[in-house]
Amino acid sequence: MSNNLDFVAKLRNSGLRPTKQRIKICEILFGGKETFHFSINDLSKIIAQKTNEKISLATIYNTVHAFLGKGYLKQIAVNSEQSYYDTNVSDHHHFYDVDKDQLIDIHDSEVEPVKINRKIPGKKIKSIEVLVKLQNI
Amino acid sequence: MSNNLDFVAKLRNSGLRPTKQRIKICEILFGGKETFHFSINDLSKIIAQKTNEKISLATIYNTVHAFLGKGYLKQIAVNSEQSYYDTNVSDHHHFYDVDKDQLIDIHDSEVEPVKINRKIPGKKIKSIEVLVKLQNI
DNA sequence: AATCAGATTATAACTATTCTAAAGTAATAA
DNA sequence: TTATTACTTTAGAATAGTTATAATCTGATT
Repeated sequence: MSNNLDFVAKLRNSGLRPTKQRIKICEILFGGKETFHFSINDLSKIIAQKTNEKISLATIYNTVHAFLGKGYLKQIAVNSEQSYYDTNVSDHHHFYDVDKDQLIDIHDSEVEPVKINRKIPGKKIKSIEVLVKLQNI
Repeated sequence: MSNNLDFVAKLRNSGLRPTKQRIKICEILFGGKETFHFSINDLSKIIAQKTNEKISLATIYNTVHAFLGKGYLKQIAVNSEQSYYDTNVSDHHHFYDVDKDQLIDIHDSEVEPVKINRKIPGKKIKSIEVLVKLQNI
C-alpha cells in the first residue's frame, strides 16, 4: 500500500515537483489497490468529494497530461465526447458499456493475443487497443 | 458503379427524403469503389471542393447522423479531438497513423479473429474494435 | 532569507458538436 | 396542377470539453 512519501519520491524522480495538488491526485489515482478508469469530469468530482481545498480544473488537466507524458496513465480510445484514462498502463483491453458509459478491464488471460499480419512501411506499432462495446441484452 | 438513381432509391427506401444535399453526400461517400474514412471536417472540405452550392455544416452533421442510424456508416473509436466515420460498415479493424492523423483498414485476412473469454451478466457484445496505433519509425 | 524556475489558478479562448427556429422543399392529396 | 403538410436545410446561437494566457504563488536552491 502506497503512502504519500512514495508519491513524493515518484514525482520527484520524474522531474515533477511534488506539490500538494499532485500528491492529492496521486493518492486518488494510485492510492487504492485497484486500477481505475476515469474521465477528467470523474476525477474532478472525486477530488471535490475527498478534498477540502479545491484543485482547479486547469491543474487537473495539467496533472493528467503530465502523468500521461511520464507513462503513469494511458489514454483509452473510446468514441465518447470525453477522453478516458486508465491507471493500468500495461497492455490490456477494455469492455465499454455504452449504456452506463463505463469501462471494464479485460485481462490478458481473457483474450487471445491479437496478431496483425501486415506491415506499413516507415511505421511501427505503438499500441494495439481492443474495445469491446457492450449493450444491454 | 453507383449512379444517382441508386442513391435516390436507397434514401427513399430508408425513409429519408432524397434531397439534393443528401444525394450529393451519397455521391461523395458511396460513389467511388473505395471505402473511406473521414471526419466531419474532412467531409466538409471535400464537399466544398466538389460542389458549387454549399451544404451547411448542420446538414452535414444531420446527414452523417442519419446515415449512421441507418447503418450506412459506422463510427470508429479513436481518441482524437474529432469523430471518425467509415463507409465500410462490415466488421473490420484499423490502423491509426498518429503522426498523419489517418486511418487505414485492416482486412479480416490480416488479423486473427479476436476471441473474448468472458461474459458480463446482462450485457451482450455490440462490437469489437481493434485499433492499432502506428507511429513513425 | 532571497531568488528563481516551475506550478497553480481563474478566466478567456478555442474547437467540435448540438440545438433552435425560421425559411425552404419534397411528397401527398385534392 | 395546386394546396397542404411534414420533413429538411440553414445560419447562427448555445454547449461541452479542452487548451491557452498571464498573474500569482510555491518549492527548491543558494
